[in-house]
Amino acid sequence: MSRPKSRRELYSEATRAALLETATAMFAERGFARTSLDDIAVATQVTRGAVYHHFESKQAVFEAVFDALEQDMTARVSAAAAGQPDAWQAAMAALDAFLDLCCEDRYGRLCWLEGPLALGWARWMDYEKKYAFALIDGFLQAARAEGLLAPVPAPTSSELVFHLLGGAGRIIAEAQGADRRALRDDCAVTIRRMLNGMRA
Amino acid sequence: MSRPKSRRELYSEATRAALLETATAMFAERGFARTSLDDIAVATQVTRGAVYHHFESKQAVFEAVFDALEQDMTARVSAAAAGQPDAWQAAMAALDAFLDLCCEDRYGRLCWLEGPLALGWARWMDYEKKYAFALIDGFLQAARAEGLLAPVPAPTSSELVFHLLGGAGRIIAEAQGADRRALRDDCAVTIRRMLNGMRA
DNA sequence: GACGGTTACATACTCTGTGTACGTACACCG
DNA sequence: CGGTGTACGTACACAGAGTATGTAACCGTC
Repeated sequence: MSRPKSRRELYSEATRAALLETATAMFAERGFARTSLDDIAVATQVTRGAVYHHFESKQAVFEAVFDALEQDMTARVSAAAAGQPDAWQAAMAALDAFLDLCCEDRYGRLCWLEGPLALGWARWMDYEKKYAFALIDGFLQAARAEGLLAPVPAPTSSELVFHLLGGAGRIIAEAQGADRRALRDDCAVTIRRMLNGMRA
Repeated sequence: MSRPKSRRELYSEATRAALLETATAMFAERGFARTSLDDIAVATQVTRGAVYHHFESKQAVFEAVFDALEQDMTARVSAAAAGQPDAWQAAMAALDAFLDLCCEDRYGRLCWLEGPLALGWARWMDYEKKYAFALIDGFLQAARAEGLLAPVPAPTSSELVFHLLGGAGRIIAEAQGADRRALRDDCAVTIRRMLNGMRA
């Protein structure tokens, strides 16, 4: 384990965490483009120098925010899928957990709306290959292994499902407050039907 | 009809068209963010002043490019769907035409990859409501009217199909050259299956 | 407990690119 | 042929990202 941290290290970690917290809040509220590093710095009561000490660039700040949210998402969705009798039911449980998560401002807006805008599609997809796409591809491969899946082309079908779920995330994230639950349920119904079209 | 144009008007229209042409090419090749208005102006052998004379802003340039591509797409896809025996077969013909179009650099990259980055999701969606989404929603409503559709929630299911097709567009547009046709066909197969899940 | 080095920031500057205000030359119209 | 408007060109303002450098507090070492 890591040896006891010095006071300096603790302070440093605290400002870094504070920067990430305000960055998360402001990116979610006003979007990546409309939030300057100075905004983040001032709101955290430091200067832009501090930001550039802790992060390489504005994009790096977003990536740190983004990565944390995706890790949390992976953990929660995996937990929801655990202990289901077969791959298909696990996938459906995961789907419900995912759609719930999309109702939360930070995850829905940041990962599905702001993510591509901030990182560009290519880099955003690099991250997603580790997170959302990896989960989806895992479920589909498991379903295929259990003979539950119709013969659909392997990597492309996972990508399409990924984009379908991303679309759901965006629909939900763009709505406000109470509408979200209704949209979430509409998405759940429709997506289930569409995925059923892929069953054996 | 418009009266015969003066030489000045003709020149002006020509430079505007030239600006749109180089803008289309450069946005498709290097992306919206990495293309400056000066790049476009120089490549067209004018100055940024000319650009700002014809367009209100950089975003307005992109919108002009984008709108033209979407109009072309609407026309081509509608033509492909015309004269089919029922709504479902019309939709399938439209799907094939759409996926073909996504193989073309300008349409696929500009409308589905660069569009949201350049305009932001909200404004991009405003446009799409007039074009791709309108088409999709039209096909689904027709299918519903003909009793071909399972009871899926009306506006949301159209949006999900829209995002699904957008995902396909992105998958195809991000690939290079020869891969595209293979991916296009994989997408066609998978999407058909998923849409079949929505049939009555 | 003074001391040199390192860390965690602050300050000040550069650079790129958008947008804007204004200048100008040439085509049209009387 | 002189006035007017249009189609640009020129010059400048400004924001925000990134960089180079300064500095003060901390930390291990003797």
